[in-house]
Amino acid sequence: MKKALSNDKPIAPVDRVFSALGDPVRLEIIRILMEKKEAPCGDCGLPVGKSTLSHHYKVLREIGFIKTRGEGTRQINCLQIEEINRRFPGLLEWIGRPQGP
Amino acid sequence: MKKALSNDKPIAPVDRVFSALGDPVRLEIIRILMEKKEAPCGDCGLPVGKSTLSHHYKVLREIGFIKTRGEGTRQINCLQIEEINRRFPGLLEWIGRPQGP
DNA sequence: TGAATAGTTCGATGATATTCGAACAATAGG
DNA sequence: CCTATTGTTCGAATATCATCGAACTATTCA
Repeated sequence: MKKALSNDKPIAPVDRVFSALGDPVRLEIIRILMEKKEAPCGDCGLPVGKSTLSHHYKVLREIGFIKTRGEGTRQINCLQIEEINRRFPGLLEWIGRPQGP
Repeated sequence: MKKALSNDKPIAPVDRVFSALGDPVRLEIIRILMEKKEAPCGDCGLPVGKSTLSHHYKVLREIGFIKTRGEGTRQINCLQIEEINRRFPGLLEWIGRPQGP
């Protein structure tokens, strides 16, 4: 692959971040990455096609929330916890399930 | 007026909150309310029709971010700073302009 | 070389949201 | 009572976004 992949993006401005987080699938991906630390795209068991999934990962990459490194035929995704916590302290904890009653 | 207005809603779960905040007009409304403390719907000078504006205020009301009280022919909107800060401490500061370079 | 695996990209489709104008409701003031 | 003001509601048009399948790229392994 090695196709630029728009990796290494910095955390985007709030407006774009909220816009990106306003999708249940992307929030699920984030939750999964919070648990697994790292995971290839296909490892989330969400009921969506792989092209859809790829799209969501791209969006998360573009706001700087995840970085991706190729490993064999897989793309290992990694939540940028440090950067997110620096810019938006607390945010990940709000997202993390479960959200109390 | 006095038409129920779905006021007094508690702060919604994160998923719905992010979804609601993923719109530039609504973020602007929030910023304006952060400055003015209180304001009638028409007082935001945004380049959108009043029916559109009414819709956005409704969305913000439904996630419990603003409360509205009728005063004469006007609806005075008030950001629920306390509740928001309790549930999402820091959030309002991220939204408040300007976001540093 | 060839087949299998993992993602990406593209184009099209469908669903959801934003937007607007018009009609309506409620209050204030003459 | 009549009119102006302010916002809500409704319906329709539009734009945006998520989703899918198919074609493609890249890598691994036989």
